[in-house]
Amino acid sequence: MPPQSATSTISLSVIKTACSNCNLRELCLPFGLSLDELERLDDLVSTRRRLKRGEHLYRSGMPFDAIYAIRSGFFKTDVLLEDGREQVTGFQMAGELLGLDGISSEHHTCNAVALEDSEICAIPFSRLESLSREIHTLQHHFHKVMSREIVRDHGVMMLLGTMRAEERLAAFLLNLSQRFTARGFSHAEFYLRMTREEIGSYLGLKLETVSRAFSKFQEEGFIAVQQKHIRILDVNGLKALMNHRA
Amino acid sequence: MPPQSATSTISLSVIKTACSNCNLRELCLPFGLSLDELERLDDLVSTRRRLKRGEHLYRSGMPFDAIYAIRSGFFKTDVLLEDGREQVTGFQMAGELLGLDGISSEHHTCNAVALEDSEICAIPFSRLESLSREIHTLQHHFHKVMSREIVRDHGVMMLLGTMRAEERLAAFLLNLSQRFTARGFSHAEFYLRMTREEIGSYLGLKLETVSRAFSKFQEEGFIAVQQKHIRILDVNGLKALMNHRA
DNA sequence: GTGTAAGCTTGATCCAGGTCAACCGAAATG
DNA sequence: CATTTCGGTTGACCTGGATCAAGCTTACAC
Repeated sequence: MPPQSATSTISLSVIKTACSNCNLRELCLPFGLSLDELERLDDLVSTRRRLKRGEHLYRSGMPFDAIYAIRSGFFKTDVLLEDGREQVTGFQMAGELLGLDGISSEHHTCNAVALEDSEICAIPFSRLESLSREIHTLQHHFHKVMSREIVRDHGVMMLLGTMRAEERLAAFLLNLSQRFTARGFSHAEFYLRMTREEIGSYLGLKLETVSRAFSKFQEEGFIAVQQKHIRILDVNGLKALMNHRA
Repeated sequence: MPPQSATSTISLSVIKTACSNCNLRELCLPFGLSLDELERLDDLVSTRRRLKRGEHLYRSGMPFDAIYAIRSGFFKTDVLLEDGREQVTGFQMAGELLGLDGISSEHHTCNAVALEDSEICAIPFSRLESLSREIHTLQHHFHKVMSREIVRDHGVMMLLGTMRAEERLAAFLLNLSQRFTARGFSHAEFYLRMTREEIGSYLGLKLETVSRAFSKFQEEGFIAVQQKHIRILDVNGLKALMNHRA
């Protein structure tokens, strides 16, 4: 449901350090830049960093000074209530950005955790702001990225506010599939990086409900599930689930 | 729960047309600007517009070219699913911005409807972008506003994903109260501009459940309700509702 | 390898909130 | 002023998903 990016294929060949050579650049920030502008962009990224599965990229409350572009890997962001309740606010994959929520208060307002070994680029926010004062295209693209995040969140609100359990899971699978496709991976077959509990938290359901819905979808022939391995057999079946009433 | 602004009091005296004289300016966009910068800001606003209760400011799908600052009045934004289901994504009051979601696709992605007679300023987005390339403070403030919207949405996701009916309504009332306070109105007494059904849609509940929760709060002495008129009698009572488990 | 823990599935039961329905009050309309 | 309509309240009942519980599978530690 909430689209996060929609660009074509990526060959995962050579990886150099420069932004101007980053094959994820279409997905992260700039495109349509001149050669000169592309070169100046390389100043933008200060650090690359690898994270092991389970490691935090940042934690709620930490001072904010950079946003992060995911080069490879998979993340979740979550918010914790004082009483221990957790809400997963999103799952992010290669080519997507993390940390936009921190701009408002200059502190991060959620936790970002790697769900598999990952690699990120840190983009110091003040540098991004000054560069985007000079490069119109960059500025505009950044605003679009922030706005897209707002639209995505509205999609999640719709999902949590009006959909029933199976619709939510169908929407979730279709969204993942669509994002994998945009990155040149199979749209029909993928490994989930998150647990049933994390999916449940994101969708406002308990893990048992998620598990039951997976089984139901399998019985109906929409998907084949084996633990974290998912194969989508009938996209239209899943889509149909979402459309006619509840 | 999701804070939308936190600034001090406002005297609702003289209203002139210029942005530089707008007494809502702290809440909308710029502050900390030089006199010179303030004057240039007046170029930003192209149109003022009055809307009657029930009128749409914009509709989903319409081309986006401006964001809107609310001078007075009260709005809701909502998204409609093909099958007729509605999700209210937010309520906005004087001093808040509307339309940020439209930047991403250059089309509005939700409807904005006045819930009472209202007045807005249209801020052409391209002009905002070019001015914020020149005025650092404006740029930074705008980014904070967008980011705050994302944080607010995460708060709503938390609410929809993890809270039970009464917690949701308590959070909603406390949030409204806090925002009225920030605008110099009474924090303890106000009129709701929206129906029970709209509150329910926002909170992921049915109108009957909202109504019952209001009655329950009244029985317990936390509030006094009479239709749309609300008096908060025990803020701590409401806060307590939210904290200990569900 | 073997043991253990973490994650997943499935069944049985329960309850918060949805659904359906009746009624009431306020405010808009003629 | 009478009438209709819209929004709100309250009750009775029902159900989707939560909760509790048991067993299974996979992956990791030793």
